[in-house]
Amino acid sequence: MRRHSFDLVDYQILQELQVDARKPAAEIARKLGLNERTVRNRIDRMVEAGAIRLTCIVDPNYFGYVITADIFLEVDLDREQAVIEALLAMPEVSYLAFGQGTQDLSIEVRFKNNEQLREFLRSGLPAIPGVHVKGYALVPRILRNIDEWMPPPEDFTAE
Amino acid sequence: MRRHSFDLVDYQILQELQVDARKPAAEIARKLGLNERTVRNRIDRMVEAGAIRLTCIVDPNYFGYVITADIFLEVDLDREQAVIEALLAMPEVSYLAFGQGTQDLSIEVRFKNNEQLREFLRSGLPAIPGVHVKGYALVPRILRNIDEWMPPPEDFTAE
DNA sequence: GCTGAAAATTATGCATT
DNA sequence: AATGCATAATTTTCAGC
Repeated sequence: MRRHSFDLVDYQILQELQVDARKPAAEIARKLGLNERTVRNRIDRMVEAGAIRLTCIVDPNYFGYVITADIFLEVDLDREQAVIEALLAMPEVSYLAFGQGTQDLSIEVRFKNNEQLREFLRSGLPAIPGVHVKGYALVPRILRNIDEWMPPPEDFTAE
Repeated sequence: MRRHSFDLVDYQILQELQVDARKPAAEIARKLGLNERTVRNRIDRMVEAGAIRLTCIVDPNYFGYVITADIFLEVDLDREQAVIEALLAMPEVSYLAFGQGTQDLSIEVRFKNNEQLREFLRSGLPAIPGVHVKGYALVPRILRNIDEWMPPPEDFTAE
């Protein structure tokens, strides 16, 4: 998958972009002592390589989605694709991953109150053919998510 | 928490920013038939309100972190704060949340190979005083994460 | 892959509605 | 809140190294 290799200058640029994806390349260049064009070239290269994505993260809490839960599902194998599509179409689902077993799926869901979660567990999920709820757990608070993740600096060294 | 209320125009702007956080306001304005100034004002308002964050998502796979696992921990209560700080300082930890029990923490970790994961489970985690590994599960593939989440359009309606 | 300079585009500050 | 305008800053294009 990896084609380019990035160095510590790229790493510093990344850190700036993580704080503010719209920070002007000229400003980053000044701060890091680089040429403006160099900064823009490196940003473009990282984006085009697929190493990073400059995007907009919406805060669920701000919009009232204060309840988070992890739900563990078992899915009939012949319905797997349809189930995944159904789950991805649901705005409540903020995370979806395959689980360890061949029939397992894990999801994380967001709701405005416990009643909506209860309804989802009792009616929303069972309404999808082939889905079986194995269990769930409330998530009182999330302290880090993928949007705050970054590889260690050791991964940014020219070959 | 919610102070402002956003409308469907904001929602459309969000969708543009989710594709490319650096998309010029002028371009978004042209596409949506809005004034440039209006687009910038609305972006600024959403960011300042804390409803959205414009950031840089790093792809773990690109950097060789092809192994993902969920690990369930139990933490001695008097060590909780120190444990959280230790975990947040680890670049392997891409997700950290409180679990349902008063002593439970869930983490998601990324590694370049199974050996590193094994080493982390055997040595890395036990080296943190007060941490007990309750179990773990490999995550074969993640299909959606918080960076792709967005509230439904119903949440964008003027009061 | 880095940098320079002019042209085009975009962002900012201020004022008006 | 939205917008027009003048000014400032940034990005882009095209080029050479």
